[in-house]
Amino acid sequence: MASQTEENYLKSLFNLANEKGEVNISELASQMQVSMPTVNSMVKTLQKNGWLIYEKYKPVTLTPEGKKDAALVIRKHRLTEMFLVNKMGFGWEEVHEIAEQVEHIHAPKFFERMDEMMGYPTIDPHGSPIPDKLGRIQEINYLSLSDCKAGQLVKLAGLTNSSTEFLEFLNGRNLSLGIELTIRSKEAYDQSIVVSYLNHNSETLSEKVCEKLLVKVVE
Amino acid sequence: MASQTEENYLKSLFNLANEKGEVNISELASQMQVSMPTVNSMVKTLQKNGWLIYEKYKPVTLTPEGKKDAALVIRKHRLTEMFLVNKMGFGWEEVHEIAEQVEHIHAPKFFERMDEMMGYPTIDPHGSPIPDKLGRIQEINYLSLSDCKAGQLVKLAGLTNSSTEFLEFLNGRNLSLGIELTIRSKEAYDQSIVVSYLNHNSETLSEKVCEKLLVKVVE
DNA sequence: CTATATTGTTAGATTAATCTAACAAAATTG
DNA sequence: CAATTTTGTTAGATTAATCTAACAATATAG
Repeated sequence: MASQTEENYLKSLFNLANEKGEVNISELASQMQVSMPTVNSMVKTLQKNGWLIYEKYKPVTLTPEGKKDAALVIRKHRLTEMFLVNKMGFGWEEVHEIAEQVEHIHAPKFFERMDEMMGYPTIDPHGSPIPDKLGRIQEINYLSLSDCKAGQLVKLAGLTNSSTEFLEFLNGRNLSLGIELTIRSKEAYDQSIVVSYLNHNSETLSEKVCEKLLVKVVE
Repeated sequence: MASQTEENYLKSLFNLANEKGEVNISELASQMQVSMPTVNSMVKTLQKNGWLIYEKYKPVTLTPEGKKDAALVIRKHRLTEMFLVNKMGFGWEEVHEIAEQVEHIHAPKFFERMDEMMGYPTIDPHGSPIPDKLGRIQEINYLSLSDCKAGQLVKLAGLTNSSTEFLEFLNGRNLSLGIELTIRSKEAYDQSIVVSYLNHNSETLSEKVCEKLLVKVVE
């Protein structure tokens, strides 16, 4: 069974993997906020336990077992976030830190009961998919708001970043998942977009913000 | 802030303390399932951090700070157990292992929200008092069933042992907190007691069991 | 009150997870 | 393509939590 530390490395590896499934030692070190030698030695441990493939001076790759175990940690994290929001009344900006701790609990019944109480949700409060019990993760292909054009009607469906600061920024503008946005215009100069929704008639969103908003085109 | 290991030592110290508040190294070692040298070195660490008083070859004593922090860990444990039973539908025999992990989560809001959702309970599912936010613990003086006499009507209010096996034994006889027991007779030879309650007309409980059942005299 | 048993301590080793310093390989860039 | 920068590795140290072996103090029991 993975230690908390190992679970955290698995999660990062899963999230950092590129199309080929590869992760560089330096990326992993910066994500985990540890030095490269630390990653180097941990990577050897993870390999010994069958979670990844490592060759000197090459990027590492999770094994199928590694991917599965990583997805199961992510499952516990996202189920927890959803439980905190839906059953305990927390705001979506408050749940990450708590879930970061709860995800390491080893008690299948605990997470199964959460799942059951919520009616088996498939996405978390930030629109990210919740892996199933076998660690399979449903691929969702949302569009970034920054790739949309004036005139489109879109529905806010997910985020590429869920930092507290960004979530508080969204809260401040009454932006939450499910909201429909009408794209009024797009500024060619700085790629900012003017949208209207609810009682907000013309809210300007910077490119930096638009990139992080995932949407589904409604019409 | 206490590590998980330190939190576990504090809990054990709190629970093992005698009337004078003293705990022997050997008791602590057996409770924690570690060797005496391990306890010896941990005790020095705990002292350095202000949680206890230690002098060579003497039993150790928690400081007020140590008692408070221990009680706050116990608070998280018991709130969790109550939440699992009352809000998540777990049986009282299933919650200890889960709470043993959840108690180490550092997220005051999480436990405050549980507390609030349950309406600020003062006892856990096994009848043990839940320390308050300041670590103050309400003293309850129940009687052991083994000290009761034939003819008494008592209400089951707590347990001195909450092992899964004992709880399953009680479940098997429909014994749960709040139930009123009429003491039919007490066998002088082996101290076993015959009780009646619900649709159980004459259930015999051994001394070993009676000792672990805490009751309040009804009449 | 001495002998024995129990309890507690010290010394030194081990493992997991981390670090810095020094070095080596690979990638980039003029 | 050689020089430089970036990335990765090795060696060796550190800290927390644990262990065993050896020894010392205290308690117990004839």
